[in-house]
Amino acid sequence: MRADAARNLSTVLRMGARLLAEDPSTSVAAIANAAGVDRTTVHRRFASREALLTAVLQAKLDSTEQVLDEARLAEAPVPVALHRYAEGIIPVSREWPVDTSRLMQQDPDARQRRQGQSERLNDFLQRAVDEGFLRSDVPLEWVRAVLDQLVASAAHQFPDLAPPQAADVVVDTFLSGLGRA
Amino acid sequence: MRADAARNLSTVLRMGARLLAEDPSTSVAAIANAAGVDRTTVHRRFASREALLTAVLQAKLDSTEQVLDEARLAEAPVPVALHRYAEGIIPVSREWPVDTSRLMQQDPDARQRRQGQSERLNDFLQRAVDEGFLRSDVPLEWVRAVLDQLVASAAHQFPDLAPPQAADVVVDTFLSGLGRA
DNA sequence: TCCTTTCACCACACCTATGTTGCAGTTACC
DNA sequence: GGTAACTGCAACATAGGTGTGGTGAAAGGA
Repeated sequence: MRADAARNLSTVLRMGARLLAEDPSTSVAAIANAAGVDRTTVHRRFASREALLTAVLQAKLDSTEQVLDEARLAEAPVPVALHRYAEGIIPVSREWPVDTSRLMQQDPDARQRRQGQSERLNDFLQRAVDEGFLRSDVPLEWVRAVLDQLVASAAHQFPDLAPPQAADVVVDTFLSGLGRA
Repeated sequence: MRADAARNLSTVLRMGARLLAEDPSTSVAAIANAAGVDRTTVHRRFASREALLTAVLQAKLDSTEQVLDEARLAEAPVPVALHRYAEGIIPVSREWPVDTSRLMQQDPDARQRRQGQSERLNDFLQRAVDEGFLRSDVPLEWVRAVLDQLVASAAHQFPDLAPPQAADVVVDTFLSGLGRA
């Protein structure tokens, strides 16, 4: 692929993620315009609107996969892995703010891939419970939901907070809550 | 208004909230179909699609307002008010799952009303901090964001959990977190 | 420099959603 | 039972998004 084509492709995907997060019905024309290319250029790269959405989703899944690998969820000490995960996933959530769960209804391939990533995270949280770092009196689904929501809040409601500090807040709130001791 | 018309109107609004939550670009035709009425019937009641969305939003704001009143956020003891709020707002969030923040961009009237409700809740949380129930070393915006997210998680990820029990979980997690003491 | 790729611009056809109107049939309410 | 309100159905116009093709210009790479 030629260098300018690669640049345009990347810009289209990132702008697509941003605009689709604000409004999931954003037109291909609007995304193309935001990326500074013509609408037909996007249609040449992606046969259909669906294909574009799939590509955006893939890009997010790629970034997420990398974070999961680097956090070493299965081997590293629980506190270390938790913080590394939070610090890594927050920038991903900011760069690819598009909501995965909605788009994946049509794309069984992406859904399965996301399922795998989800299980890796759940396994980690189960280990955290087993090793005594997390409460065992609440269902794991709740633990998982809370972690996801805290990450999303820190990523989007505090866009200017640097990832390390944002991860501090997420982990602290996750473990200790907001009540006065 | 005739009784059957009122019934249809209510059904359209509730179905609209449900379908629009799953897919914000749901067509008026789909909403009408789900409500068991003809598309033109909806268009007779609401001059435009925008008007329908505004009406759905208003209905949610009405329900929310009632919860805020009944929780007596400004007068009741903090733990009582917090639990009453959570227990009341969870059914509202379930019945009107539509996302407010996105729809309100176009509707300055609804936005201002939501702003007022938001301030009532923020004032309550500030009082909770002042009276020593909440940590004072985190920004109030974070406290607010976490509470909102916990409510949303309990409402939608655990749809079968009864409001009182759901409120228990929300408040417990909000105050104490999920780490092992 | 030369060749290939990629692009912007234009033009077209297609489809879906939106919004309106008229009419006939049905339903609520007095 | 009678009246007014309400609805379903059909038909129509409009607008905007989607997808495709062609052409000349420009930018990248050898």
